[in-house]
Amino acid sequence: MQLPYSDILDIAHFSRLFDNKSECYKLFWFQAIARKIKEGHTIITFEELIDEMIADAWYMVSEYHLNLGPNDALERVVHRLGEISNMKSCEKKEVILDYLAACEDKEVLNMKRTLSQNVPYRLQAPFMESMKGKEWNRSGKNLAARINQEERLMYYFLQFRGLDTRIQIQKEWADYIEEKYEIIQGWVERNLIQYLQRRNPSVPGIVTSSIRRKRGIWKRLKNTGK
DNA sequence: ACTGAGAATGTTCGTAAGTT
DNA sequence: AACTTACGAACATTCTCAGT
Repeated sequence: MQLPYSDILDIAHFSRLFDNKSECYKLFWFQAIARKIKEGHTIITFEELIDEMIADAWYMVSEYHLNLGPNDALERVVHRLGEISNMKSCEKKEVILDYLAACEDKEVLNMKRTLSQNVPYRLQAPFMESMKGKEWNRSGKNLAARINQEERLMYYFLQFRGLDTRIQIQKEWADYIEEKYEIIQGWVERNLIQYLQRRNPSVPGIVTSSIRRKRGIWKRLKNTGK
């Protein structure tokens, strides 16, 4: 899919954002960022984003039993939540978010931390051609410092404090993403659908669904009988 | 051209070490 | 003691290239 052109932003690299992934974190992570931008935020904590990711994953895992990845922490958090809470599989999103924000469960917190360990840094790897392979095998703090030196990235790290770490979206990117939100959202979704289809070959019709809004995907999935 | 084995690259997680 | 951070092994995916 062709992403909208911009003469100030590095769209060539941006379009390769999801080239490499073994789990689905990147997709959810970016989707969460885009949504926050749409809501007008440009400074966001890890925790807010991760809560969004979990809420998004909630429906897919608990209601449709999709497999999100070979060893996916997102999937595990959802299962854990299912055990300790009595939220329904179709629970309202705000309820899930509230629950997550207040949740003190050790395991959940642990998994949240696991989720924050890699994706936040590696998402921007396509922009940083100078960093190869093993160079990514460093600590978060180290990486954050390294990434902050790079130019023309989508976001930078403000402070480094576990889940409270904040990122700041660059204004140009925020504008771009907000303005083209629908297109970008569709692009992310397409990637996500492709990924899910590959992971769940036995569930028919994820790819063939051309519906753009998420609710549409859920509906379609339901109709195909899973 | 097509296939598949093996190599190369990239991603995530668990454990151990370090801090407060 | 509890929480953070560092490190590298394990696993997944993609690439390469010989052999057909």
